Amino acid sequence: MAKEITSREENYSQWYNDLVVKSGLAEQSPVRGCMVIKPYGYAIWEKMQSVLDGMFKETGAQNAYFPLFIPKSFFSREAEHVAGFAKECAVVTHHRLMNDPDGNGIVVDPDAKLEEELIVRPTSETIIWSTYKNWIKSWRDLPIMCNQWANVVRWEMRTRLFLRTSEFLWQEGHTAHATAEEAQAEAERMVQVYARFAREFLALPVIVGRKSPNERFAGALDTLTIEAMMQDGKALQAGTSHFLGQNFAKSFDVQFTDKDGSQQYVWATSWGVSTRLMGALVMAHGDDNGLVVPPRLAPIQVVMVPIFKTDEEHVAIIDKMTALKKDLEAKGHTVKIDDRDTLRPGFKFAEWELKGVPVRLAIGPRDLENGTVEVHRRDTMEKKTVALDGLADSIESLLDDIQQNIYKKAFDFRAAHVEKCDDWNEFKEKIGTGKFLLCHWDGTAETEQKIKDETKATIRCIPVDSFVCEEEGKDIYSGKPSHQRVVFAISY
RNA sequence: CGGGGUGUGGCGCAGUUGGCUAGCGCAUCUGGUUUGGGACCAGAGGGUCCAGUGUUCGAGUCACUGUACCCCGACCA
Repeated sequence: MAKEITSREENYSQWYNDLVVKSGLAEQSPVRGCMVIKPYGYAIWEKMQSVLDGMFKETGAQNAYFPLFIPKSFFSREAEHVAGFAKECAVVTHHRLMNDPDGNGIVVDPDAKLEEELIVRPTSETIIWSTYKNWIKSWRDLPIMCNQWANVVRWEMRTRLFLRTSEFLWQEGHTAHATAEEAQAEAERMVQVYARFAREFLALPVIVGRKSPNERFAGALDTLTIEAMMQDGKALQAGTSHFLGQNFAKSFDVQFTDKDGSQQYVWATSWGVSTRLMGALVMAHGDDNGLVVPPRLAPIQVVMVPIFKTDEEHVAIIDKMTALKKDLEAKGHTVKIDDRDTLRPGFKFAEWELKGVPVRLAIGPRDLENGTVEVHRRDTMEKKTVALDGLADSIESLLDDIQQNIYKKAFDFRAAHVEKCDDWNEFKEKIGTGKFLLCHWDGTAETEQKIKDETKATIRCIPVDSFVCEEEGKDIYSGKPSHQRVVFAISY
């Protein structure tokens, strides 16, 4: 009973925290607000990285790396951008330590003060645009599309594992284009890449939409988002893609000579997803037995547990398992034989369930005799005994089925928790009960702010590809005319 | 930064109106029996009770100060 976790019903945040820690994804670091991502968690993140990387390359983006430190003067060039991040920056002011003259260990050497402070990047727009300036002279240099995998630091007041930590890992793409249309199209294309990743790999149904001006990225003209529903009915912003217009180009003076010889400012986008996706994975699919990892992201897709009494049985079972493992690996599956001899089978079952491995195979003396295998699927917890012959062929479709089923489960859950709402009192009652509410909005920041103040709910997005509802109506709060419904929810 | 709470072996906790050698569960280690759903028995190791000061014959327990962490707000991927 060592690893039992709090149930979802009992306390959702406690359940989440337990699950992240006890499944071996990550743990809190002694450093304030920081997190240690453990090997199992990092393996899933690496899988996400490799899939996303492939998708980015298809769009023509290339990986690059820009510095961690940003001179304060770069940072302050774009006014809105500074305002958005200034309150949560870590700043490097000195470059040397020394022995304390009073003998109390080590102190910062006051003589080593930097002439200009360096900001630890909270995002890289500023350093990248000051670099792009030198890369872009002519229309022939465009577009430029770079992505970087990096860590960023945002000094948040309150933190939660994966969802909001002081330091987190992410990817950020930054592109420069000759025309507004091209940049806008790039921003839209990338949000669709994220949506496809979420749906097909994370098995996470997401709403693609546009942020209201209040919720936009600091310095963007348009922010596109994918919004997912967690099992407590709260919304999680899982990825964003921004059309930055010419704001950064103008702030950093990035101009090119166009075909007609005129000087033009470039048009920009940026887009990113972070290790928050790990949190989404946990909160969207996990249950009281542990994680449920979609097969397409699982570092281990099939785990095998031998059950035996005698050495002869052990040898025979491991033989069979090794042969089966080879077959499965030939088909591209990742397989682990859990041959630890100090643990009993029941313990191993529970442990692999906690880690969310999609399929578990068990072979014992009984199976040895009958030529069978016990097959257990994590998503439904169903157990079946099947013939060993031909099993390798059926695992692929089983994994597919599990992937589909996890998506469907999340999809049905969301469907059951989204509704239209046209009455303000009803809104106030329902919004706190874990629902997405589709409501009319008059398009003003004032109304949005008032709704937020009264209910904590925000406009998650104005949907563009699911839950789109363009119709005439009246604003839920102000009663003013509206042309479409937007998604309101309490968010993480 | 405002409001609330908690600091006791690695983890989770108990410890009465101040009292005798600081305890329990889990984990760890040793030996044995086990192994088809989180094993059992026997034994062992592991603590400056967050820090400082004070009250007292006596402080894990009371007071003050500091500090760390957690929860609720404002901020956010």
